Amino acid sequence: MQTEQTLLEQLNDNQRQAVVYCDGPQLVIAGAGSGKTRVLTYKIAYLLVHYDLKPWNILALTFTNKAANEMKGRISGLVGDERGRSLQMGTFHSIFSRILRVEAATLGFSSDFTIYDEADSRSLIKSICKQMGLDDKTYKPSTVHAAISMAKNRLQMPDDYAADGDSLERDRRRNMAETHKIYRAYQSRLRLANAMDFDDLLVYTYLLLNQNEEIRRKYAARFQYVLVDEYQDTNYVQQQILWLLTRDVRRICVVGDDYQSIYAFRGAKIDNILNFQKVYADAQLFKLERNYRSTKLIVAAANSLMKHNERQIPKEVYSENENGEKVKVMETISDKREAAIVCREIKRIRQQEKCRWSDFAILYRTNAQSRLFEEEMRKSEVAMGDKYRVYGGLSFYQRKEIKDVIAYLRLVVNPNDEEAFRRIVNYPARGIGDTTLAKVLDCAQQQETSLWEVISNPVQYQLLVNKGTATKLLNFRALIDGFVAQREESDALTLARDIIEKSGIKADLATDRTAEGDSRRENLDSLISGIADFVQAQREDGQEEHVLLTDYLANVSLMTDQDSDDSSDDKVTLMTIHAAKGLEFGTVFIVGLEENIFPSQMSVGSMRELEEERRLLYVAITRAEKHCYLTWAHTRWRFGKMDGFVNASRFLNDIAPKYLDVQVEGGRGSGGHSSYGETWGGNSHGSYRPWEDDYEINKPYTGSREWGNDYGRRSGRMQNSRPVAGQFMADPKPKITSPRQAEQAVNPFSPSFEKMLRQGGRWTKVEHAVTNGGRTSGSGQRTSAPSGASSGSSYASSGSSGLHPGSVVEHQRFGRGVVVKVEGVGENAKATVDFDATGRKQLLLKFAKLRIVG
DNA sequence: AGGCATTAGATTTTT
DNA sequence: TCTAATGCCT
Repeated sequence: MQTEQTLLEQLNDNQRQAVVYCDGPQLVIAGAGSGKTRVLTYKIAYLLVHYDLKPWNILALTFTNKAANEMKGRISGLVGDERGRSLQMGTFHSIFSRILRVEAATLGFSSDFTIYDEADSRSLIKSICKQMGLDDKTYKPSTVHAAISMAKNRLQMPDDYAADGDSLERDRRRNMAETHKIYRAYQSRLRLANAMDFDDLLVYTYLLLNQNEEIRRKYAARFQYVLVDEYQDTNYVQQQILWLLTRDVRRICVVGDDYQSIYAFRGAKIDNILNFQKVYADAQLFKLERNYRSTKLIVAAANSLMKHNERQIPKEVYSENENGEKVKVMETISDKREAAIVCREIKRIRQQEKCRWSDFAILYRTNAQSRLFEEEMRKSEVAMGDKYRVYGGLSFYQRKEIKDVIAYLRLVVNPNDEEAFRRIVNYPARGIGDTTLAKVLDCAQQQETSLWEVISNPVQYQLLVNKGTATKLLNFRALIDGFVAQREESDALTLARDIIEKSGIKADLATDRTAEGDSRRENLDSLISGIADFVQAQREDGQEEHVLLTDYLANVSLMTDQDSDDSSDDKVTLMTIHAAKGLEFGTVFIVGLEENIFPSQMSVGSMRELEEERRLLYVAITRAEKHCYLTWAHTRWRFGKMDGFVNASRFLNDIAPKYLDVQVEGGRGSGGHSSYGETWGGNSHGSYRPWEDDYEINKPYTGSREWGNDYGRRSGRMQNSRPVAGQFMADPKPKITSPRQAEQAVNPFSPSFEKMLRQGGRWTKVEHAVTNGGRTSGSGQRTSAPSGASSGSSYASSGSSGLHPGSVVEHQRFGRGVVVKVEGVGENAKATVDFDATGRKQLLLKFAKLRIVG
């Protein structure tokens, strides 16, 4: 517990001004590392202490549960547990879902409504398309859902959408003219299922407040002060809801940084923060520009990058820390070397500065890029063994075995939940197949009711199935009904255990004797312990009434495993830049700074998206406290092919050179004169020249070329080392470990490799690789390893397969055919064959079992 | 209905 | 290269 005086003493002038101003709407632009969270938490504490506001009168909204929990903890530290706990603090979605459960009846839902996740939404859309006879290749569920989601983000309901010329036109152009009909059907199916998707949580909150003045006034009065974190990431609905809640007394404080707006692709509108002062006319602007995190040079480099963005609130972030070192740019010959060098640097710096593994982060644009770094680190020679942790990937809650159990829980709480029903009606197998399901589905559609209603009253709804099937459906219904009967009596843990037992899930999993089965059972155990933790936590919290399944589900559906945090263990962090927002590390490696990767190929077409990519790099650089590295590689394996003509990212040109220290592998670069300029400085197609108006469309040429050489990228499946625990979950168990196959070495010195580089016109010669203790760094086997391309000709040799153009072959399925072309060697060997029966096909010899006939 | 063979496809993803 | 999804076979 702290007094007002001591609270304010812990802030700098700007921070303090932002904290004490409480007379009206307020916009706080908080640069990276400027103490944004500090201002928010202290402001809330100040409201409680100075204005004596009741904690339940303060609404504080964040984007992640993690941020909310952290902030709650810190406020509790300032003003005591008691008050901290009663704060209305959480994510938009969780706070609003709580309101919606209370007010559900007004909207025509029951308070036990299910929250559909992304997968549920897509699956529902798929089912709708099927029913409407639409091809799901044209109407890809994910694309359709994105369109619907975007519509909801701008508060366009199905009717509005169908009346909106722009939307219809766009859909027509994309050959998806029926999208508005899918949207309509989707929305009604959700309602029939008593379900809302993520977007609905916001949309319905808006509708609730907008259409019921009394309810609006109730909540506006309750939330006397509203604070919003990461305001740059809010979308239109969120902004509108905030307006409804605050337009009367206008006590709202939004905090954010337009420089860090990186979620436009999810509907976030940077305009919300850019225009805040127009919406709230008397809003006061506060800027926190002092960065406490990074060295001067890092901050300067990041600032210089952002000079190239047009849409922004001007600001000058500065640092009073030491100068530090320049941002290092490392140019390597291959993606593999990039990984090796990053690992080498980590080891070197760690030694030198006696810091921890957890002081390092490797940040990349796409998850796929993590693989090489994982591989490199597990190499015995690098000896970083398990000193790293990969974030991202498939979350715990998306694993099949977990989704199955959750589906049972959902169906018991809300039997109308269509997606849950479909998922488990035949799991474990009980002989209710696709045909039966289709009948039930049709029946439900016809009579506009839920699947559950249909199987509960098959006669009334004229469900036409034979007797055996009817019995199976009846049994299923009885099973679920049995659980439903317990739902108010037993706590979540008891009921969940019972369900796993009686549904046959347990028995089903028990039959699987494979390693995968072990992992499934362990995951299931984790889920159960999670439920146990939840029930216990509720009891300790004095919430004895709220230990039921419905309470657990209300919690768990908005939880992701990002929320768990075992940052306590000492490991190097590997994650996407998006995932790194809000974090900081002593040393940051930003890897893969190449055209088509960063900026991503998809974003170079438009100025707005390109600016977002640039902000993404800004976010990445500003994660670093002391050392920041930008790396790129001349050659990279992508999608199983070697990309041989890689251009450096245009963003490297956007950072003022005086803040950069460029190093080119081969040792030519560090002395100030490197191939840097020649390689990508002036001439490269990828350079970004803002003074040329066509720079956005002038995409760099990236040659790609098929390599017959087998450079032996043949890694085994990686051990799954991702985190998994959620908040109410026991320790994650390690997942299946499959033995790593021996890695076949790459030979960067093979004649053909050199030839390739020469042909690329970028390098005149491959110099010696950077050495490390007298040895070629990277892999010791490397230089002596067998090369797939030891001869001068780099490809088109048919290798050992003995196939030649003209060979007559026989395929198990396609029958007899004549080989037209053979390319590649080993793993990549591919043949084009004209089959008598089915025509020309390309076959990967690795897979196709061809018998040579003649 | 389940298992394997084949192919198509492949950003980022707070909730 | 890896994954997910489809389709065909038993």
